[in-house]
Amino acid sequence: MGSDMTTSKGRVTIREVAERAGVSVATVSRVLSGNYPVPPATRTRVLRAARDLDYVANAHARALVGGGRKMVAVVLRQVTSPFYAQVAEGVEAEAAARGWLCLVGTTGGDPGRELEFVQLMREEGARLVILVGGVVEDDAYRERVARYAQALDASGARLVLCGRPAPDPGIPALVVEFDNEAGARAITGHLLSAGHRRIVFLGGLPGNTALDARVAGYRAALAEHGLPTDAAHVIDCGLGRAAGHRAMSELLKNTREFTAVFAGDDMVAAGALRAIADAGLRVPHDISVVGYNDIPLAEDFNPPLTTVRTPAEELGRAAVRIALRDPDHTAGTHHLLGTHIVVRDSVQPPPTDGGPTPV
Amino acid sequence: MGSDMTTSKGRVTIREVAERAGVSVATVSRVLSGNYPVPPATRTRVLRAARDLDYVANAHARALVGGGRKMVAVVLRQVTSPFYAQVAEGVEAEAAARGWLCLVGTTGGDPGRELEFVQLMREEGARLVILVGGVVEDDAYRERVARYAQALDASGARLVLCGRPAPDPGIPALVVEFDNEAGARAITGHLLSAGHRRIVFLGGLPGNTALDARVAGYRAALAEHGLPTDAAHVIDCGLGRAAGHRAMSELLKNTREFTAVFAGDDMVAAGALRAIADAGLRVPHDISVVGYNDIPLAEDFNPPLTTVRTPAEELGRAAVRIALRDPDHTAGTHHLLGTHIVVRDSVQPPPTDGGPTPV
DNA sequence: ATGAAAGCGCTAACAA
DNA sequence: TTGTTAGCGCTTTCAT
Repeated sequence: MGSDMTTSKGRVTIREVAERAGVSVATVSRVLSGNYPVPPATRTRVLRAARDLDYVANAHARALVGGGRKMVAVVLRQVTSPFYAQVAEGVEAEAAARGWLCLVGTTGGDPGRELEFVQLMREEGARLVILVGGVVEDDAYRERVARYAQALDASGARLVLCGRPAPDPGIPALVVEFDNEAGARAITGHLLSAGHRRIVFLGGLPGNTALDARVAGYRAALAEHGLPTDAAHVIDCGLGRAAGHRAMSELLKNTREFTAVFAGDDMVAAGALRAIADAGLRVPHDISVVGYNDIPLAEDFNPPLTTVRTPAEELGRAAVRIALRDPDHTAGTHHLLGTHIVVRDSVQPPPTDGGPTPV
Repeated sequence: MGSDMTTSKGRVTIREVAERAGVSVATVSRVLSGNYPVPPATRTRVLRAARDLDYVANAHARALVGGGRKMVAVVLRQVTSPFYAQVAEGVEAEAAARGWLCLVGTTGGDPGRELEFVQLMREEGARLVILVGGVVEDDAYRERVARYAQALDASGARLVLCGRPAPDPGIPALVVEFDNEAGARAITGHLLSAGHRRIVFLGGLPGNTALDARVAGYRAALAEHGLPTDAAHVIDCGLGRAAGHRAMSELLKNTREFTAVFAGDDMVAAGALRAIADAGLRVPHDISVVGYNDIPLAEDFNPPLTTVRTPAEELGRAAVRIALRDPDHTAGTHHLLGTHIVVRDSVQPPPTDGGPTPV
């Protein structure tokens, strides 16, 4: 590395490159931007100087004057959730393919941090902000999101809501999500077709739009099969493996008035499976279990889990694709992505004796 | 929202806030920065104006003149790998706790994209760049990393290598990793203690430093137990569930001269378990299996997987903690994090008849 | 207590 | 073909 003493304090600037190449900063800028005719001779000199000095342009200065780098920000609860991670990967992939930079922020489910992060993204000049995951939709939420949307829109950025509803169709935000109700109805139907009549929904999260929709689908399927309304049995234990485990253990301790479990998502299913095994029962022999999302390892559960496949990566891709395609912020546009059942080994007809039996 | 017509083109600037508050931009800056005495009266006026206009400072302009936001960048293969995701979460958490912004970039394993991303982070002015995950350590790698380190260092930034070696102790980079060899030796010892003598290592990746270290630990344990060198049987199928599944199927088709499998990581183990089950054999009755990393769902495999716990989130936290603590770029500093075995149900003594038997 | 003005590193007119 | 110059939005002396 041909190192001068020019590099004494911090980063190399365009001026130093210019000096070394014996040209003006304008020329260097032109060469580096590549959108302006420059004779090969000087071009080479400049390039050499830049390489020798290991120069990289200051993105902030660039952003200040010109467009700046296109940047998309994804905000999610946590990256360690397989489902969210896949969505993030989808966004990242689609963004990278277009030469956009992708920033991932996590909130741990705290609306305060979400707000903070969106603010931050406004400061950084993100052109596209994607909020991922279901939320409880109360007045505070509606107001908050309306503010995001307005503010982002005012500075020419776009807001996409992934798997959460728009607070109001008039707001400048795109919505992309799965048809949770349809998916839930389908998999409940699958259980019903196998002969189950007493199915508990494990993992309700009242107020959470995604879960509420699944519960709605579950109830709808029950109704379609002519079951009375009180056949529905929803346990609002929330999401996560631990919650599923705890709730299932509790449930098995009290009553066994059910032959199948519809878990709110695959992590809940994992916890439930473990709890069932701990109780000395077998899946699907004694109890059938289904999940939601088809995370990559659902196939490796014991037994392999029958679940609803929600193409998470595609959700992420779709979010950026749609946002970038659609030229005017077609307010209130709502995109629903389809899902389908993946049948594996966690469902079979209920035990004939009418209830689960100890092994 | 008290909206003026000031907001016509793009973002609200500090000047508009100044006008609305009837003060100079300097005063606004002082109020917003909060590091300068300002009389409460004007302070309130400015704050009100800023809120009315929904003003957010331009981070790029700020970065240009002063410190700019502290930013740490994590580079990894993919976020959908549970292990990497946890490392990223650790980095994110530790960074957020200090008010730093965290950027996640993925490379898909392509050194070219890694280089590109590091370059990008230099442009954006990241103060800390963390490269995560093992790599093949060839001359190209060494040269590339040396360049990163030098360049980053020249602009006052820091480089941390997580789970990959420093190309040369003189380079200004920190290394934080697990003691792969010790972990592998321990779990191999666990298998040997159970009575296994013919153990295959599934998931070698020659050149990959992390895997090579595990293979070394495996060999060391074998040697310690007085087994001949040729007792080692390493299958270089690489990582990932698919690879593990394929390689294991192949292996079962040909020979069964082994009673236990040491999978290079838990995803490989997942694939192997599936392949073994597909072949009509049972774990651990016919074959014992162990993994590496203890990903969150390892407990839900069939059977629950005995594996080596590598506290991934702690690795991420440690990376930023150490990098931020240590004031001079203590070149070549090497930090080793400990691991331990998590015993579950995938290991038992080998079948007494001397080999696996069909069910 | 507050304003005016000088840049931060870069790009894009405008000159030469 | 290349150089000069005026900002981009902000912070920070230096005056007032």
